[in-house]
Amino acid sequence: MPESEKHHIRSLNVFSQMADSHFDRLTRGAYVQNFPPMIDLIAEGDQSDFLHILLSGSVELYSSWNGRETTMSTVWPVSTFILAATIKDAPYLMSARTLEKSRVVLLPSSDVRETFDADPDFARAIVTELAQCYRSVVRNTKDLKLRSSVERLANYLLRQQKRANGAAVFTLHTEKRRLASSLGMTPENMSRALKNLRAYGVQVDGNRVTITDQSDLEQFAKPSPLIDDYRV
Amino acid sequence: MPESEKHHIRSLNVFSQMADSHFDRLTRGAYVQNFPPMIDLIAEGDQSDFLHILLSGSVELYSSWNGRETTMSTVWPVSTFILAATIKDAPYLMSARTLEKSRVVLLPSSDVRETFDADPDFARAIVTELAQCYRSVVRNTKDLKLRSSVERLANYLLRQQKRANGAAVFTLHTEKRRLASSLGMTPENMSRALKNLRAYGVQVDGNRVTITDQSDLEQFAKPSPLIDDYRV
DNA sequence: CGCTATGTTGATCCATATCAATAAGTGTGG
DNA sequence: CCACACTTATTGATATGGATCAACATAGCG
Repeated sequence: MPESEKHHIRSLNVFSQMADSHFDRLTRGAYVQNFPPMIDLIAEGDQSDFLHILLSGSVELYSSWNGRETTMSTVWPVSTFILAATIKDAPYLMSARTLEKSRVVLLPSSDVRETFDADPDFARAIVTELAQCYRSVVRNTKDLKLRSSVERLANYLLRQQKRANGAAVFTLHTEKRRLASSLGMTPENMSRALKNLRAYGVQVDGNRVTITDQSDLEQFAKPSPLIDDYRV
Repeated sequence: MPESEKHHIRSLNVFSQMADSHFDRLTRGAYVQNFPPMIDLIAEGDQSDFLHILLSGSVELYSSWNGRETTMSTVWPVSTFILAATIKDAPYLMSARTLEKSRVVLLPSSDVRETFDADPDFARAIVTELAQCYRSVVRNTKDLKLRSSVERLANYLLRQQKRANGAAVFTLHTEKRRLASSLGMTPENMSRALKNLRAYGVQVDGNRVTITDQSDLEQFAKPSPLIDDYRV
């Protein structure tokens, strides 16, 4: 791995606090790779040989069963993915594929586990990251079980809007069919759900979303910090 | 906390490897308490002051939104719960209530975090436990998104059967209405789902389940290690 | 022993999926 | 640069899984 790259990675939350010697040891066996879009990086069931860190592009985590497939989440830079499998040295529970041209760091799982044991600061960073991931999945489960599909969509739009600094106009960064799958609905159903939201001041033109009546939409969506605050 | 109790806790996975001095420090501020059934131990949104460890009885983790409520999971002894909130020092995302008379250890969250930083063995145990929790929620999400309610129920029965060492006759340890909620369906719907499963060799009388045609049920349920193996 | 919560069954309704057709992009090769 | 193929998005028609409402049975529990 080139030095410039190392320097970049070093600044990530997970690595920023750890000792130099441990960082060097950890990145010795690591490498960085570029992937074209729609490349499978990981298949569920595989042994977790590497912890992945997405530097640029985007990656879809998905799962299959009995001929069906669902999007579990989308990973944006800079994030690790498949951390739990690495720690438990267990098979991946999700598959991963690039959505666009992506740059990914691969850290040998065994090195990650060794470094975890050796470096308390790294251990701390890892456990914080993992706790964050856990809470995300819990929030997602609440979203799925407590809300209808239109409610999920409405709250998704509000979350995206928040990421766009609250602007009334913002763009969707996810293909609609993928968004539908990640929200647990069919593309057709989502198309209709978007139409339903017109009544609450949502206008959609391609990727461009305009929220004309913020309070109306919020009153309908009833966003909750315990489901929708991706920070906490 | 009485010495006998300390000794018991010491033998748990999370504590068994750690140094004596750290264990003493960690349990100094801890206490053990008995609760009657249906007592709320935790309300979602509260600050996570304590890591909870269930010694006996059972605890339901549940969440609410907009007047609706859903069972997220049921905790059986011996398990920690609300670990991620403790680590992140963030509000609980789920509420917890006892289902039966239960004995619970309460460890001050700040002590847990301090001990995590001080004791690598403890850190290792905690991160393993958390990774396990994460993977459970991921499997549950796959179950919810990839399967119909009847399929979820069929696979639930097979999992319970496995826990009962594969016996053809076993008992449900959960109230049916709670089970329905945890599987993401209504009690009425579950009643009918159980009737549907008669066609695949499932007989239910109260809590007593009899599987008369194992292979038939498995052929229908199509259990997968990546969804149903609670060990991995 | 009666009260209250749980479980079952039936009738009906509704949300969402499925199937089908069309339109609109998007990328590819000539 | 355009024609063509292919995927995605939308819309309509219809089917169906699951929810809701209601009635009743039953089983714990005080």
